[in-house]
Amino acid sequence: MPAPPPGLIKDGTRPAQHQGAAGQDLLFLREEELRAAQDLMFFGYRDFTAGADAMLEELGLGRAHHRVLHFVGRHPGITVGDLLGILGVTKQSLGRVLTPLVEQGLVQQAPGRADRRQRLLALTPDGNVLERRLFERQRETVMRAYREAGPQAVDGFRRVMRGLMGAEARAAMDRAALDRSRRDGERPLRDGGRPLRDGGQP
Amino acid sequence: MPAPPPGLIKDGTRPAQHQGAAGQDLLFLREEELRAAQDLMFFGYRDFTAGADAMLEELGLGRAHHRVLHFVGRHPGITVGDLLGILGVTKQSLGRVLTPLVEQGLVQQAPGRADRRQRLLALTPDGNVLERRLFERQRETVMRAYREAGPQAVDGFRRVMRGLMGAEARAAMDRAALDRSRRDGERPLRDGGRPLRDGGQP
DNA sequence: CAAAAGTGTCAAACATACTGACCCAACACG
DNA sequence: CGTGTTGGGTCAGTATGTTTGACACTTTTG
Repeated sequence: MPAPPPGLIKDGTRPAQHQGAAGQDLLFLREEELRAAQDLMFFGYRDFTAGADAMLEELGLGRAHHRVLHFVGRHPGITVGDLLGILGVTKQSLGRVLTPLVEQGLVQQAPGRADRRQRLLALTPDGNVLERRLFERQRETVMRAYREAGPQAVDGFRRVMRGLMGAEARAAMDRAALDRSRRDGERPLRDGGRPLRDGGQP
Repeated sequence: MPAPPPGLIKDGTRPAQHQGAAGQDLLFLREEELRAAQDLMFFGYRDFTAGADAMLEELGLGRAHHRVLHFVGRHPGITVGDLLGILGVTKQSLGRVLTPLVEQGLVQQAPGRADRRQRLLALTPDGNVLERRLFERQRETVMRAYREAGPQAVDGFRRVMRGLMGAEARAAMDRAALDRSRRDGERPLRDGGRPLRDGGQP
């Protein structure tokens, strides 16, 4: 039963859905295109995460742990509150995931020096190793897709995904990119690769 | 751990072999770009589904129900087995979602005419209404993103998403699109030559 | 007729999320 | 200095979506 030989679809009893090709520049907004977008998002996301998920399963971790590892790795020294905001979950939900990661020595907490109530989060060396392994698994997938599609398509992909994001998430990503570039930029060993480009929409 | 892949860079020290806006050929494979893709997928998918999720919550349904409504609506007359293949879940998982939908009169089952073991699935009129409401909510999101990005970016988005999908999913989507075009194209859609089951709708 | 296939269902479990309530420590400010 | 607020943690309970395993039923097929 796991072997999917899906011959998909059979009968049809479909109500009319798209009117004749009328508008040409609006053509790409036809219902079918938008429904296809739903399909793309579903399958794309599913397969995008599939590789890392499989790897995590062997370690007794889940996707939620991966998200924490990913964002903590990307924002070293992040506070718990900010992480909650990024992930969009409750404190309790995060606790259930974060506590085991700390106990397993994958994430470390350090009191903030300005505000000692804060527990600044960072990956431990072990955590870094694991996060990198997970990243490299997904990198294969993304790199293949990027290569096959070409740089121009990648730019389009990015634009559309940014458009799908709410204004909040978009602003957060921009802020993060800025922080990253500032942080990394102060170090001498950088070339001009920072602009991550993507000219930003109005 | 995988060996250091060719052409890919470690954190920090990257070969300064890319120039500005012109030489994007390899530029876009930098680690930061790939990590940014992870962010995009996470935030994009989250916000893409957020609207419909909120709507579903009021009805006591979840995202899983929406997926069933979506794919059943897109493949009227699909068999349970094929739906399992598309969703990539087990029979039991599907049952927990599908049964309530049938009980609430949103999805109807009809024995296959060729193979009477099958239960061909289709939306009821009520189901169709709900699915459409959900669709229209997401359509807002997608349409805005598509419009802001422009048709060319949309094409790129599609290419990349297809690349992220596994070969199986890609083939399934193609097959479905083919079926759809055959069905809707060759027959200027009327209510099928063979009554899938239940004849008339209000 | 027997085997295989398509579907349904029961039980038990897990991971991920949620709400509400409460606690502690540290900061902020009048 | 004391009080209120904030950052964080925790306990308990609930819901959803998923899994495996086992079994039953109907129908098709060799």
